[in-house]
Amino acid sequence: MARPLSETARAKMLLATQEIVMLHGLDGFTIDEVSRRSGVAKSTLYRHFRTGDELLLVAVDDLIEEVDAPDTGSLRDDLREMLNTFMAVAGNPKIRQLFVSILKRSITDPEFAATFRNVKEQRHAPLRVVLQRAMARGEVDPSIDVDLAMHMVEGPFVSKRMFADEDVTSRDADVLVELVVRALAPR
Amino acid sequence: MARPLSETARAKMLLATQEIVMLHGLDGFTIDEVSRRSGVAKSTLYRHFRTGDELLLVAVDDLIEEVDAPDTGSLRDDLREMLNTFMAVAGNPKIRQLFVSILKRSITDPEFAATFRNVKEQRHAPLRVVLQRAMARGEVDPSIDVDLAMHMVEGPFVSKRMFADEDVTSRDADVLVELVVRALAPR
Amino acid sequence: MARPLSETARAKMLLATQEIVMLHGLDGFTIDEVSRRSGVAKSTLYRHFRTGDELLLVAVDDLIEEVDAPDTGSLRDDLREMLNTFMAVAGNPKIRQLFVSILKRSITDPEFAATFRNVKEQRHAPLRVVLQRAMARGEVDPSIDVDLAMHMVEGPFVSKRMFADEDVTSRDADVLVELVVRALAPR
Amino acid sequence: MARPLSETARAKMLLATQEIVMLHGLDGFTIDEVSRRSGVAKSTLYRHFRTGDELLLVAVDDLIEEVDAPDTGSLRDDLREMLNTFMAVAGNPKIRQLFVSILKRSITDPEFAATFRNVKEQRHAPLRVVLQRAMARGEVDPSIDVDLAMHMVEGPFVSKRMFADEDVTSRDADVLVELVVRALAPR
DNA sequence: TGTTAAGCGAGACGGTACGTCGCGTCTTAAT
DNA sequence: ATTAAGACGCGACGTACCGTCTCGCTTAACA
Repeated sequence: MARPLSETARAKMLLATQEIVMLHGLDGFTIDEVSRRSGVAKSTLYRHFRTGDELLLVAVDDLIEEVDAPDTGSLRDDLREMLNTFMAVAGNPKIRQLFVSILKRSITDPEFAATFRNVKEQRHAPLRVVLQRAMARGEVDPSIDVDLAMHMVEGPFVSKRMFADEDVTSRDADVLVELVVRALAPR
Repeated sequence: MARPLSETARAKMLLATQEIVMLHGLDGFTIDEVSRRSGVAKSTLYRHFRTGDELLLVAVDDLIEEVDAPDTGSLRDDLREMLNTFMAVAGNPKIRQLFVSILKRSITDPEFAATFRNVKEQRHAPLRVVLQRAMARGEVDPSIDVDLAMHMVEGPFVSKRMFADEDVTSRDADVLVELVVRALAPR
Repeated sequence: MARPLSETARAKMLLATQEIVMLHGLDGFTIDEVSRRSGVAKSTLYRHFRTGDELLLVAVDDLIEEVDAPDTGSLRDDLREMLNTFMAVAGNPKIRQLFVSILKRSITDPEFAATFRNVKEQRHAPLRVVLQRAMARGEVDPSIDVDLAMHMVEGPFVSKRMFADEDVTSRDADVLVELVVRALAPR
Repeated sequence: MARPLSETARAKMLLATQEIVMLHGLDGFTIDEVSRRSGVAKSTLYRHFRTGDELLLVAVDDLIEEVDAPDTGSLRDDLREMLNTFMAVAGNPKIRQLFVSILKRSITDPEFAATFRNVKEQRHAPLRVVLQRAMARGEVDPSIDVDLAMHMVEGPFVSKRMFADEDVTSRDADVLVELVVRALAPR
């Protein structure tokens, strides 16, 4: 007898959120600002999303494009390609800020964390595929847990780029890939 | 020539901040609350610290005790010891939340980032010492940049514990240390 | 289309303002205090009034009762009656303070001045009526501008009572009325 | 063994106060601002003046030049000359604001009021002289109290210019002077 | 094909924190 | 002992967002 939630309103909110985050960073993201910019009433926003963060997460997930797993036949080259893509994205301070903000929220709010976990898993899928192919080719010690291997690969980049907030040059990337390949190689 | 910033006021603010963070978490941390609880005027707070985050950073840094670089004579054992300590601290969700908050702020605010950088360097010092000793003993390839080596060591732990928000078991730690030792070994 | 400003909130603010001014004088009047005492949020207060002074002006205007123009048939007696009323009110130092505060604000802020002008005109209406009746009766020179006549009547009282801050005895009042009546009489 | 209050400091404060009031109006007048601009410490300021208002009053009194009583031989012309001078000064909104601010303070603070009263009396002296001369010449009814006569003269101007905040044209001034001369004339 | 409950935009509401300002007092080192 | 400098506790300022609520209007699902 009633009326369903409006897809139009939802789309306007998501768009506004993405614009705000891109233009003014996460600190410009505000329930009131989304309402102002989208022309959607605050009450409507709360009918669609339990919190502002939920809206944010959905909007951001919507924004990130899928990446395919490379398949050059060499672990070293596959990793180089993936990490180049990663560094290009992570080089943008706004994206780093966004990521860290989301990370922060996901520590406080378990429900938010669960949604975020799914997003992260999607992002990790290509790397997992690359590692499994390398294992099959005998380039990676098969006794190593794939998840741990993943953190071995990503970790140094994340640590340098996100935590230390230092640039990662392509020289650095080459060295790190070389070290990781050694680490994962069968004895 | 003028009156110096009061050490008493500073101590009261730091104490109040530490109490608040310990008792009510980061979300209970508020300039007004610190002022109320410490009996220090807000204006004084802003005379000592440019922002609340700066106060927070100092208070938290104050809280964490110094760690000595272990010296067992073996890189593997030194790393195990250090990472056990690290995991014990990083296992506390409140500390993780705190860390990520600080990280977030340091992306936005360059001046804050500089302060944070100093803190991080202090934390990194022992690991750097361990790696340099290992290099001297011939356990680490001397052509590897110490900073990169540091990220190789820390990265996987940080990635799994902080980013993926997964526990790192001592089994995991052993495996990761083993892989890192292999990666850094001279050819 | 939106929700209208709440009359309840407005009434509570006006009441609180009047109480404060009556109990503690103008210096006790503070936005924060009105908010506290009335239970109305500060933000709401600023939705209703541009400044605290505007609230004050409205509250005070609300407080002062209307005065009817007397009609004794004699200008002298009409003026005596009006000025007695005026002196009774102006004898109260709190009211004088209030008046001067409002006067001060209206010099700085043109919009406030406009509001104040309306209030003043209401207050002046009875005097204008009295003068016009006297003119019709031939007691006042018809070539005199009514506004100037008004200032002739009010001026000496205002000057002595408000500016010089001296009491105006009923002897003084009688003399002044007598002089004014002479001044305004047709030649 | 002690040291007298520095005249230099006093002069610097008075100068700074006058500059502030002239450039930015009374609302720009602040203890802190005087201290900043003059380079005189706040504590010094409080050693010289009990309150900021006291400094203000002294500085402003210092600013106003003395006016001589005119002596044309005709009350009408004497008043015209005096009121022209008065209107020239009172036409400046900053001076009006200043005056009203001082008036306001003098209602709250009795000690301030006393100092202000002296200043006002100095200002009134020439008008009193003019009236007494006119009385001696037989132009003013000798039974009228000089103080009341003074308020008869000043009142209408003050009422129109300061209270109603309306311009007083020279036409208005002529009419008002004419009416006042009639009012004061012997019967 | 009305009827009607829910969605909608708009934005007011009570809160709470923010960062700044001015006050009058107090502490320091220098004169 | 006075001075310049400026920190101190205090408390008001005006603004921003929060999540809830109250409006009057519109619209889709049901009767």
